[in-house]
Amino acid sequence: MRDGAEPRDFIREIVAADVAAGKNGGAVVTRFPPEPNGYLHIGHAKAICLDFRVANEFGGHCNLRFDDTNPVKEDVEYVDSIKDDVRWLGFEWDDREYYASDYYEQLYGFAVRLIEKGLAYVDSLNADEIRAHRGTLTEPGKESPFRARPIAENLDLFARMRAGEFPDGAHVLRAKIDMRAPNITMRDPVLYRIRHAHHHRTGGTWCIYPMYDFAHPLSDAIEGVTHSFCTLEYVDHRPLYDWIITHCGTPATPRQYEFARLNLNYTIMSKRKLLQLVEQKHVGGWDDPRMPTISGMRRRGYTAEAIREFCTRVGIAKKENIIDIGLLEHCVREDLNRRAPRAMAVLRPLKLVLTNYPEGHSEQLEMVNHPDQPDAGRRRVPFSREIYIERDDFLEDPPKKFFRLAPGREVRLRSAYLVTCTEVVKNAAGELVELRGTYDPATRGGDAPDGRKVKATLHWVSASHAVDAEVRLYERLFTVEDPDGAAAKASAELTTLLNPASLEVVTGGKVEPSLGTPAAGARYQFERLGYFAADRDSRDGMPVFNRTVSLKDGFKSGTP
RNA sequence: UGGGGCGUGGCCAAGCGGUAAGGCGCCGGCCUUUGGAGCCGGUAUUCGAAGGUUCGAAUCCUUCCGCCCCAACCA
Repeated sequence: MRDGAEPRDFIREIVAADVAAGKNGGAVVTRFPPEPNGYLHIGHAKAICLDFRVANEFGGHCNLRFDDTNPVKEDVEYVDSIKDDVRWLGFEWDDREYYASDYYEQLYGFAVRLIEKGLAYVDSLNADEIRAHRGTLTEPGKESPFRARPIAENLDLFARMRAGEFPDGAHVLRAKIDMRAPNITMRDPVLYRIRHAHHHRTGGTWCIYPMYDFAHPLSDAIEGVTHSFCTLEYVDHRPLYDWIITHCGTPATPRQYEFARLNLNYTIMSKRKLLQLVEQKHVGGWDDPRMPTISGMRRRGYTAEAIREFCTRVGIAKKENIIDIGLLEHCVREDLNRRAPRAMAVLRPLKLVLTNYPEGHSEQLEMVNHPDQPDAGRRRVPFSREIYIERDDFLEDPPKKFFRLAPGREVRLRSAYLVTCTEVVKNAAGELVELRGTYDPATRGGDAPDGRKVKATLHWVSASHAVDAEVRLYERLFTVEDPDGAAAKASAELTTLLNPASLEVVTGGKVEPSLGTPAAGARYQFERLGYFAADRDSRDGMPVFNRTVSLKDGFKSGTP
């Protein structure tokens, strides 16, 4: 299924029904509301696809709104990266780039209105006391002694909170709802807290900041959002969302709907924990190719199309899920197979000397850039007497199912010649040093005129023409399927479950000359190995490639 | 022990009272100058469990079981 052929999920059914019923005048406005406190990950991609595509499918639009209500955790670095990532994923928000912080003045006004209606009060209990009064899961909470504060006093105190007369934590503004509510979210939730902190956009103009539960529904209303999608952990907050909308008397009445967040096995999706990996240098940064971040995947060579396709295949539902990372990799292979030009690269070179090939001679062989797409064209690749083949493609004493090169065996060098291994050269220690063999001049291009067949086709690169390359091989970041769960169960540090083999740097790689100075981010299929993307660390004379994903390998080594 | 959400094959996921879509994975076969790709075929007598309603239930009712979320002045 390609982009555009969207499946019907419960969210789209709701929206379709609303549109059919003429709700909101038939308009559909959504929003993607990231908090700029970290980089976007694949879980956000699912939300982004939902938000933008639903709006698109119903002729509406999606706003990009930064939920920047907590200055101590947020930073412009994050808003920049978020914009880059959303754009890279292929979505546009035109001029609808909004910030909750742009609404601070309006939000303040709504808070005052709530106080005037006797629906909010300034509480002077400290954080510990508020927690103690909140009750527990099974016991109701107790009302704060400040709950009955007169409206005029609340108004005065709230104004002075804003004016900066009090230190952090001295007071807080709370909604007056129900301390006995079984839904803890409704037990007089905090609406505003004092934070003498620098905000990345408003600087020092404010020292009180609205809480998510207050700012979010109102921001939605201010923007005319009709359908506000969020993840399941906010289900309990929906009554509060509706309470805020109702009592603040906003003209628009956005509605919140919740879906299950995306989880992937062998990785984690918590921004807090990803930040920890970055800060403790367990990875190279937010865009380390092993990270489940959009920027990490981009650097690794994943395409936006593949990620979007993955998001549609994963679906939208309310069931908790842990998606197999294999599905993501499948989507990446599927897209790259179509678009990546083929190239020759040998990761662990083993020299093969063709003794009957004229010394000092070389020739240019034609190769197709893509076996299924003639339009991709052809290129010329040098061939000579000494070539490198993959170390893994030779076995002196091969098992039954191994049909690559072995002593006395003939195989094909892709688009070149049929060659036969005639001699195994070892050093004093008995280690394999190089191979000698012969080629059949009549098989130029790879086909034998007499019609004889070979079982294997190997990739290769001419030794004297090869370019050295560094190749970075990636494996899953964690050793266990559910790192969070496993760490909690064993009460161990999450970092103890990191896969020590998640990054292997191969420095002795040899690639064909055309790969000498690849364009930044250029993606190739290294034949028989996998898909690789040129990394920004590439230098002149030493290109660096990230293995995006390996090819599926039909040969199962070891016992079946 | 309170409130809420959810339980369909290994992982996702359709299904909305008429007799279990699809994808990934897996297993066969074909084809192949990538053990890639592609192409064919197979893979739940059963929908967390037990009762009930009905000619007929994954779909309706009842009870039970299991998993997840909530007690930040985080989002």
